[in-house]
Amino acid sequence: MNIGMVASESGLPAKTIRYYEDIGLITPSRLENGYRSYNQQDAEKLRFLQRARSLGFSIEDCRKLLSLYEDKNRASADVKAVARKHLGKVEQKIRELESLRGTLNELVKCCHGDDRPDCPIINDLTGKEA
Amino acid sequence: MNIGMVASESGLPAKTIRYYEDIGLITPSRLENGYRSYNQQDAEKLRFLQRARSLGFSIEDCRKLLSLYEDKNRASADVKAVARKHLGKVEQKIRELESLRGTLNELVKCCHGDDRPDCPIINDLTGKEA
DNA sequence: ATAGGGATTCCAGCTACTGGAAGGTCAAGG
DNA sequence: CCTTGACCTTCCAGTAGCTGGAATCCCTAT
Repeated sequence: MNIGMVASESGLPAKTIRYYEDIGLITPSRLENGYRSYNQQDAEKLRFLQRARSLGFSIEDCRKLLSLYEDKNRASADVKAVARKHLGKVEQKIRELESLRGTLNELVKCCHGDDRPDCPIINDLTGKEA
Repeated sequence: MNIGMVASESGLPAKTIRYYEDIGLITPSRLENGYRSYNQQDAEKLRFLQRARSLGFSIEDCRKLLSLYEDKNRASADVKAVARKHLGKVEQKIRELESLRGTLNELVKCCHGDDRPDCPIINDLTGKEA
């Protein structure tokens, strides 16, 4: 299977697949003409990666998950730990963004948004309270 | 005022301040010895930048906001537009992360997390439903 | 022979910094 | 006068995870 094929099957751009090879996530064999050749396992790994990435796992998490995926003696606890840690980060990020949203909402609400220069948003950024 | 001074006043690392100069956000004057010299206006701008960045505005947004800040004939509508657009992005991001959180929560809940290899998280990533 | 669609490599760029190296400047102390 | 230490300078490289583009090669069909 050529890279174009496995790209459309996995939903990952060919560029990204080559990049994943660069950083050692997958190592397809090569044909005599130098083309990458992907077997069924490679294709599975790529789908795995695209799914994991779409869940927001970092590349390093993906590396870890991939090695657990391949380890038939893995402990599910190890997988869970990676997922839980990631979940924690996502929750943290949500909290940060919610706080931002609150502040921004306030600011947007306060600004009359007309053609006059007076603006509570600018005032806030300048450090002038209210 | 030297860079170290204005750094501690603004809460921005000196490195970041130099970077802001590189990309044309602020242009302090120079002393004879080559040191950057910040006046009161520069210091205000830097505080402005640190506040805007802490609200998650992009550098390009900051550039725009800074020019509005300096434009005493600005229309507050323009400021509001920048803020509202940013708010929209924040809200979008929150929605994405909340969706992620939902999925991850499910997965983490389903995994018993013991020393056995069977793992619904791995199964999900592999594309095997349930 | 040629045209196209795919494949290859390599280099650069994106965001917003951050770290580090090599060196210049300044004030204080011995 | 010299040294020490804190501060400043520039420049280069690296972070995450790709993405775009250029130059070139390969394969198939006409």
